[in-house]
Amino acid sequence: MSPTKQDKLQLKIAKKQEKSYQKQVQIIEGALQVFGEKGYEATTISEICKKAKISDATLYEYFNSKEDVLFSIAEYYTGAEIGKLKEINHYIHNTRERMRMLIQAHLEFYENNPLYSSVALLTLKGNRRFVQSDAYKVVKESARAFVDVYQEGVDKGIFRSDLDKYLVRNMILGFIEHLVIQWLLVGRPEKISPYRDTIFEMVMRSIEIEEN
Amino acid sequence: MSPTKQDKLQLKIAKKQEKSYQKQVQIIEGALQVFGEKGYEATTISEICKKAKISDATLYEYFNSKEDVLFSIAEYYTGAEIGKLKEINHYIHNTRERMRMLIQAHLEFYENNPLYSSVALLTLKGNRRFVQSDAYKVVKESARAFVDVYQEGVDKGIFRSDLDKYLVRNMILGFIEHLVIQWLLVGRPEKISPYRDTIFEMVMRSIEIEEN
Amino acid sequence: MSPTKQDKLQLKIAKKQEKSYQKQVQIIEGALQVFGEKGYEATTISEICKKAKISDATLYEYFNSKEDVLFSIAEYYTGAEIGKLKEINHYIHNTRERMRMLIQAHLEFYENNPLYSSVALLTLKGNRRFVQSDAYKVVKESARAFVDVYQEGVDKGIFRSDLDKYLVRNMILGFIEHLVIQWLLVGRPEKISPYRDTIFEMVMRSIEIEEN
Amino acid sequence: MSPTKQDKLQLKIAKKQEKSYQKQVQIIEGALQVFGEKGYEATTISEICKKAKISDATLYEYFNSKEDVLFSIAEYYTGAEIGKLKEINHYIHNTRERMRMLIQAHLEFYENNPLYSSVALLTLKGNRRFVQSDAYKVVKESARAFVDVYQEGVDKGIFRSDLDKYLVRNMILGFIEHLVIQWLLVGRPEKISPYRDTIFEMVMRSIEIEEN
DNA sequence: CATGAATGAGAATTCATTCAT
DNA sequence: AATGAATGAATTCTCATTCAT
Repeated sequence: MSPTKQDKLQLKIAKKQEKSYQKQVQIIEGALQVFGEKGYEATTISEICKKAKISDATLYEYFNSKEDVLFSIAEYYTGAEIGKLKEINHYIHNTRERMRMLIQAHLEFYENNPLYSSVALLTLKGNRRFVQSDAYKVVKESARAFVDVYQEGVDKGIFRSDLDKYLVRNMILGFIEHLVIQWLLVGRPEKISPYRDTIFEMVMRSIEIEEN
Repeated sequence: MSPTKQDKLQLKIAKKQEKSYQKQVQIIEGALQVFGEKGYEATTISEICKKAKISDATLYEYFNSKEDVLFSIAEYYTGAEIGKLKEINHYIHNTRERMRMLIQAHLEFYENNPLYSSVALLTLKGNRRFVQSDAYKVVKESARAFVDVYQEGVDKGIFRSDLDKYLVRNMILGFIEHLVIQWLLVGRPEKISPYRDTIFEMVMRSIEIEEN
Repeated sequence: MSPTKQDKLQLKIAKKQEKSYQKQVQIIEGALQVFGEKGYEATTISEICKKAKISDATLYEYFNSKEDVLFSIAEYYTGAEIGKLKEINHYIHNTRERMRMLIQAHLEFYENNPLYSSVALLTLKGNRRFVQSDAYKVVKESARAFVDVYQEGVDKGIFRSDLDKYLVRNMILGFIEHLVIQWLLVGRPEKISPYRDTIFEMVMRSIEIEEN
Repeated sequence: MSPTKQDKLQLKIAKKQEKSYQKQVQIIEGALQVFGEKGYEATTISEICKKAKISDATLYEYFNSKEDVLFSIAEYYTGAEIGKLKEINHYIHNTRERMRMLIQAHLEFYENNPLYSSVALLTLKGNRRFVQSDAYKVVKESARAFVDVYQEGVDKGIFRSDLDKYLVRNMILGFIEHLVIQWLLVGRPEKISPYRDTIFEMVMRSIEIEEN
């Protein structure tokens, strides 16, 4: 009995975890660069491997497919970002300030990592298979932050309780991401982080309880 | 020496304009269906042509490339939608109502045309070359509607004048489109048009002048 | 019983002769220009027809195929040249001078008709089907001139009788055509007609009876 | 922005030089056979690969394009022939004999390698891009042999010094090649090598200093 | 006579992926 | 652990040619 496809895949997944983490990162960083610059379809495995200074075949020791590499980029970077956010979050106790921080952090992260922004928002955001991947879970977790802060505000009685919390998250992420996409594709505005206060303020108006 | 490529392109552009509009539409509709269902990359010219009931070669009598077909979809549908919006707009005199209508129209258009939504938001929105195409101009024009209404509100003194009008447009479109993308990919919420009033209200809070 | 392919071809050949000679020439001249500039394979029927100011379909009223057009170019131009040569020949009685004239005429014809030279020597000379075509007969007839002059010289006792007359023709044509090809492709020498006397003289040395 | 095409080409050139010479030869020989029999345009990559017993894709690991294969045939065979000629040349000290040898060697090479003759004289001789290729340099070098012998004869005072040495080369090559082409296309004469002495003698008459 | 419209047939090339070493 | 070598599989696009009008 020869090993089935299923078997092979499982073998690979197991392998993947054993293999040197260092080289995985090397590949992810190479891939980020090329995907970010040329887009997913226009990128070849060879180019990624050239950047990562490994052979084409070696890439397949660490990833199962080109798409696996793509998805792993999101997993890797978002994972790292989540860690950072959690830490900062730990020191902020005011809900409004937490929201402000989240918006600021997102804007700055995108602005400081244009290649990643390009991959995440131009390629992954429209990928049907991504939402079914494991990597997506990490991204979803990251988006949870907004849901949580909103809920916190509601609980504290400073945010309106009549809004769907997922809708609120959609508004904020949609706002930010649309801005980033425009920045990436059209090149305008030149910088996006300066909009952090305006965006925060617009968001707050939408969700805060009006005081009279 | 040989101006071939230049020549050929010009020939094609000329051809495209002469050729029967009816068949162009037929192709666009076939393409919309397949692109919308399987995505751009996963779609072959042959599939489009099968849907459109023409031969592969015929497609190239009407379009210059697969991507030309893709972009033309946006041009065609957005163009049609703009016309409709303008007409409706004509009968609405209240600025707030105009904004409400725009949001509602967008949501309903996306909801009623999931295939188009898929092409526009999953494929085109992340396409670098699209923003440089002629088709993009039409899309940009359509987005202008939000800019215009906002400006109108500012002029009338009912909307805050301290916001960048393009940022306002970004918020609204980002909000809506993010919602649509989620709806397309995750399947939740099941319907998006019911959110029209909530969205409208959230948007208004952000941009209206507060009354005390 | 539907008409067989054979039938159709015969119909076309018949048609071809009826059809306006003027338009045939128009097409041949258009084709010469494009074939001559870009080469046979790189030329499309459309380009020829654009030059000839007719539609693609019309070309097929006058010629059976792209290759038919190509071969017809040779037939047309060589035919015309033969006529001219015969006329001039009529007034030259000295064999040596007749040979000189033939060499000169060939060189000048090629030099003055670079497009035709290109078609004849770069495209047709290497075409296996051409030698089996009717058009080739005309070209062969034109080459006969050299055979005839040589024979004349032999008969008059001024040329060596120990040479194969076809070999002599090969030498002269090979010499001239090789020079023309080099001129076409490499651009050197800049002009070829000035070589007429040297070539003539070299040829004569090879074939004339030595006087001692 | 994206140096793709440039990059890819450089990658390929590098690749080509590294890759096993043995397989390159295998492909060249397969290609020679098919090109020689059916002509360049009528030959498909698949046919070449079938002969060479490799997959279509593999061919592109060794050559950049169909045309690259074509040109490489000339480079390979002419290169080999040059080596042989140089060796023989080494043992011949008499200039006349050297010329005789060159003519004989050319005739025999063409006669013994009809497939190569076909490719070289029917396809390559009329190819505009070939003269700009690197492969052409090798062919040019091979033609130099005639220039050199002639020059040697001039220096020794046995050949006329009033002729352009390139014209002499043109005559000899034109003569031989025209003969070969006729042999290939028309099938006459049946053999060409027997003409070696006649050709040699005709050539010598043209270029030798007459003794009185 | 002329042609607009349609297409069959094809063919070169690309690239992710595999596997023996 | 790493990779050189090989390829299967796929797909866009081109173009000569036809034919109904």
